[in-house]
Amino acid sequence: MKIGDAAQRSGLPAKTIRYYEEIELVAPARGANGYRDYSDNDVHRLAFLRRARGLGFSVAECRALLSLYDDDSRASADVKRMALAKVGEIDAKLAELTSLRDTLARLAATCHGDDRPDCPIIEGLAGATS
Amino acid sequence: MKIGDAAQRSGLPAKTIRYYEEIELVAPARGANGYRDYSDNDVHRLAFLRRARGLGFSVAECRALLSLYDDDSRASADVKRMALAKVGEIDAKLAELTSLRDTLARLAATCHGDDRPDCPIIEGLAGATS
DNA sequence: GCTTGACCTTCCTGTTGCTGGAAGCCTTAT
DNA sequence: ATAAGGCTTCCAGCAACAGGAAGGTCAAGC
Repeated sequence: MKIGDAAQRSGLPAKTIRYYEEIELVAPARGANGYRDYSDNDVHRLAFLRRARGLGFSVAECRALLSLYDDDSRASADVKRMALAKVGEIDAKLAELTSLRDTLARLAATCHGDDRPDCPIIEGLAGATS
Repeated sequence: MKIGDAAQRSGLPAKTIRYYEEIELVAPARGANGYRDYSDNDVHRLAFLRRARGLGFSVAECRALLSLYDDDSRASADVKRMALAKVGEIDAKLAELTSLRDTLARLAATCHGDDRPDCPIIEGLAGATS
């Protein structure tokens, strides 16, 4: 099937699919006219990539996951380790974002928000220790 | 003062400071030898940038904040609006990350994580609707 | 059989926010 | 005098694509 159909079925934009080929995550066949020709298995890989990327795995991590995916003798422990590490990363990011949100919200709350020029947010950004 | 000192005082790497000059966020003086010469005010701006960037403001937003910062007649309402919009963005990101984290954790929890090749995580990524 | 329009191809550029390195001055300390 | 370190510029590249130009191809309709 052609790239447009593969895009529709996998949920990825065609541009992204071509990019994934360029960085060698998928290797579709080529028709006589030069058009890319995707098998069901290719589409499967693409959908896999879309989900994994959507879950926050980097392209490098997706590459590793794909090699596990391709490897019938992989140990599920390997995959679990990667998933749990990712959960840890996400937790760290969540904590960071939360504290950041609170700092900003606190600054905004102390701002009277009118026409006067003095503003605690600006002052907080300019010199606050936090 | 020279860039090294400015870096130390502002908490930004020298490379980043030069980059900020390139994109015209700061405009230090130059000494006779061609060295950049930072005033206290420059360092202040740099520290402001470091904090704002650390709070998740984009460089474009920082530029806007700096122009407010420079403008003595600004309304604090403008700043408050930006800050609150940013809080909203962060909340959205938090929600997204949280759901992502839960999906991954759920996948990991159902994985026995031993030497056997079958792995619910891989299967979940390969075909799950979620 | 010819046109139209939708697709496909490649290639190049731009995005965001830096970071690293190379080559070469300048300064400071010994 | 010399060595180490800091400063300068410029060039390259990272992630992960997105946008667009220029051109080839294909199926349908008239």
